[in-house]
Amino acid sequence: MTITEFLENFIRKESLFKNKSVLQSAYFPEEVLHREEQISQIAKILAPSLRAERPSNIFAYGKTGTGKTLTIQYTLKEITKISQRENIPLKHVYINCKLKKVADTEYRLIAEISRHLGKNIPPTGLPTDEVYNIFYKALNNEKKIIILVLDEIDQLVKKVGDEVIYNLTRINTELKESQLSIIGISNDIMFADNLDPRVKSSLSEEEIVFPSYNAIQIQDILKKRCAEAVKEGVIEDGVIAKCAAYAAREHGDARRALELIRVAVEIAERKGLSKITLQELDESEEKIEKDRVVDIITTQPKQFQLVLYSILMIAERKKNNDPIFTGDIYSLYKDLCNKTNLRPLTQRRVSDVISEFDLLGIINAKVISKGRYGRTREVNIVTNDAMNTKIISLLETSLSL
DNA sequence: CGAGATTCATGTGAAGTATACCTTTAGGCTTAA
DNA sequence: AAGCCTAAAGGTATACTTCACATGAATCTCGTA
Repeated sequence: MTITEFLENFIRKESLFKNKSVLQSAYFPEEVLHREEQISQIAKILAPSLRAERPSNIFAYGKTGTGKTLTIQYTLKEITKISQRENIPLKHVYINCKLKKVADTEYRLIAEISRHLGKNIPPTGLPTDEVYNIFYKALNNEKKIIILVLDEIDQLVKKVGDEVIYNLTRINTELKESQLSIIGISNDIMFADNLDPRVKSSLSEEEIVFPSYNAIQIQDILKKRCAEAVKEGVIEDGVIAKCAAYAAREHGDARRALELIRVAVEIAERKGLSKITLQELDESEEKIEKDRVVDIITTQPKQFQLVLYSILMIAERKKNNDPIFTGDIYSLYKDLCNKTNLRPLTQRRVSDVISEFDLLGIINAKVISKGRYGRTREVNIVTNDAMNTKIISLLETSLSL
């Protein structure tokens, strides 16, 4: 079959999707299932904002894929509808703190919020105080109640400490025209315990817990979305149930379950099938994990890639699941640097690089003491053998080894 | 045999450096009166 | 003389390095039973 034939076939063949975007993570549904409780709690807490009173700060937590972000955005959207209709001075700003180079330091976070308020702030060069000043002014100019949503706030605090949050919660005392209220979203349930008590008490004036979905709830969500997104009969009986059961058993992660289905359908489409089966579901799972890792890896700087490559090579060499230690990684990394004419980073820095990979979830690294034989990080790779081979060759091309 | 002391390999914090980028300011040049 | 542009000066955040000290359990040491 020639390429032309293939492409012609492809358009002629009907897509299995009715509307693929419904299954994509950016999709914003009309209705949020199984979060009635949380929605009403949030609405109650935020309602005073419609009377131009500052609502309490909210701290929302729950595992990934439990609908935190969605629920909060949904509620805010409803409130905004009303505030616009009634001409109530209310505004909300949503920031994801995890995004590298966007909101992962104090400076960048404040700068990013200010940008949402219409200020132009350079990526570097200004004193942080100055950025705070611009931020105060921007807030005051709004003359509004401002609800600031900080998603993945735990990531931010892990990196730069809780002082930023403290400053933000205290800012109201200096504001005359506007009032700021904060909604913090965290995946890490233990997160709040490590906060400065002052920060903790002011951030979590109200707490909202998002429990994991159970299998039945995930199934509901899947059915609803699939009905909109995919054509009738594409999804074989039992596939949704299986997928839901699987997701519920793992983490109760609805986002993942949705993605699993979407990718499974894409795979089926590519194979020229008319419906998906458990087989595609399995393949889908593998593909998602691979895409995630590939995405992370390719966006890392060369030095980081080389560190990861070293880790994988050592893992490969050992074959069994022996743990890998920092020293081995560093010496291999240094050799490779010499071969590639890259200036090696210091061990101190590589140590941080390794823990960044840990944070990204590509590897598992924990600090252990080997008694007499010193202390080190014990690194384990999370991905399976087949994928490692792929990653290795990907890295080899990228690093031209 | 068991309580302390020792030891190793690296973690980790603090301070310093290079780089990239920002604002301000002082000349220098152009322009219009 | 006023206006505009440019380049230097002075300042900052960030990624990384350098330096120095902290860690913590396996192992060693040595007094005691």
